[in-house]
Amino acid sequence: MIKSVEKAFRVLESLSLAEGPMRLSDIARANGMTRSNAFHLLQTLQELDYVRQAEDSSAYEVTFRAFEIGARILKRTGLVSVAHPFLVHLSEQVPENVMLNVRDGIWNVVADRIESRSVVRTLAFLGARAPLQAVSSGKVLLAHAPESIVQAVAANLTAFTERSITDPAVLRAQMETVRTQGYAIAIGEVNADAKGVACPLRDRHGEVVAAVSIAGPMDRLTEDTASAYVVLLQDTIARIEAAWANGWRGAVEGARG
Amino acid sequence: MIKSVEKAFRVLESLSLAEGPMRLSDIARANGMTRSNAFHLLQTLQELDYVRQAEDSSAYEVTFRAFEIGARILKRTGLVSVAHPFLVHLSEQVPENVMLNVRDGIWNVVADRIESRSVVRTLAFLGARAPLQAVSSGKVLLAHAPESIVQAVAANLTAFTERSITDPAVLRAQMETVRTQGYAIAIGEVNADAKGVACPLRDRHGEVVAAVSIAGPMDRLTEDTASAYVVLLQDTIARIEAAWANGWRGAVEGARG
DNA sequence: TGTAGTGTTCTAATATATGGAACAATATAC
DNA sequence: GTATATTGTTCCATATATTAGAACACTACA
Repeated sequence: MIKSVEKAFRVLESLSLAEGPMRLSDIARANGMTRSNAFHLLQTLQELDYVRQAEDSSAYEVTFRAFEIGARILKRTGLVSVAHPFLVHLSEQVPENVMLNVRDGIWNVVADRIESRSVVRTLAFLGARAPLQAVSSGKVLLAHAPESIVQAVAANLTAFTERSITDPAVLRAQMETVRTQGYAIAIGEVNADAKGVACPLRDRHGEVVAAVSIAGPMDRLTEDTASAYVVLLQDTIARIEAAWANGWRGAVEGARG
Repeated sequence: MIKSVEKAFRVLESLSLAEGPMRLSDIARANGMTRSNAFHLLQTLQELDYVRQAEDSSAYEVTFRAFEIGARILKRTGLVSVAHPFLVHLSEQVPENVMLNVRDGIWNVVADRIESRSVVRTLAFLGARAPLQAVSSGKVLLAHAPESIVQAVAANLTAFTERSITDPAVLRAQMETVRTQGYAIAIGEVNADAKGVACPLRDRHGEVVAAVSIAGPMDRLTEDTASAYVVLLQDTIARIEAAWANGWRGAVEGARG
């Protein structure tokens, strides 16, 4: 572990988590380093263009460069661009938010998200992380993840609400159900009044690479609507898979107007 | 400039730019470092969870953690969440892509993007960077940027196409026009067949903090449609500004279902 | 006007990152 | 199938780059 690299990322994380620009001393204190040390790190990050000093004050803030790196990852697979228009179409048929999720280690990450016009309330922002076992899309992704991941998750079952899965046996059983029935549901397992349905999305080799989910507040997502959503999800996913398999890139990227 | 930090970010950038996972030796070669050096850097990045070894091979790839950092930046302002539903509404009225852009130093960055259902072709991906002077939204942002930024841009006018602005005087004149007429147009200045219109979005203090743009291929965006779009843009922006000023957060973020 | 805290520069000491050699494990060539 | 080249990884000694600390000018505030 290269110490200075670790520190640099700690500084970057502090800044990205802060409400606004941070002052040098605060950064130093927050990370238990001397001011001069923090200064050197910040100067480096600034030269690399990951951090800038806010135009008026001398406080530091992150630039969008970090965002750019991340955005490239999503762009690379092409999946997001292919899927996006289909998800938009789906979101027009349901009064809830639609999300494209991928797995990152033992986490569920929101790779794309379409807000329904009628929905004021968003339950997840782009890039949001959630434990795999506690959200519908995460369950789908976990059900098709390598055994090593399942073990890691099973060893770390924390209760966020009283409905959270805490028993590894229950987890395994649910995973089996998800695999056979082809969809997953999560009911208030990370946030008490949120509920979601999700289905797997496969690449041309049949590997599950993402999960599409519909999520909303508890009271609106009844049993009936949920099963109707599964049909919609599967239909949408079938189309995305077809488009993707055909090598169709939904977008010609790079140019601007 | 802390050397190891610089190297770590170089490695991260290489990985994020690569098509797929990269092997240790290639990373080392690409960045002119020894294998053992690259190994240590990668191990550090791996411990920090920014990089992982692809599940099958031993090749390295970036995780979504970098994306997460970036996504937090956007989330912080709240602007994106507030604006999003309005932009979706706008995109339903025009057969082109709608984008929310912010300025990052001398660059235009796409902070949010809504693809019109009817548009297969996307001209810009989330997080895309373009020179301020060459895209419509960039012109808007530059027209309201501090003098130091204008100078930096003016000193670096490169010709991407034959329509690109290369004369600082022309740039200054256009900036003045943009300020008085309240919108900007770019016609094939970075990509020959792309065109766009953009208007400024202000915060409650009247500061221009973003630009909303409509962009598409040259042939579809005529003079007439462009001026119609300006009206739509201004209408949409007025609503966003109102919603934002009222402290309305379009989304309650964090929870999942 | 005084006191406490801040951003930044400098220098010296040493903790630390680095290259190179060594090795087993793969990949590639023949 | 063997031989050869290349690869990922470990270890170590050394030089180098990182760090803490003192010093200073500046700001904020009482």
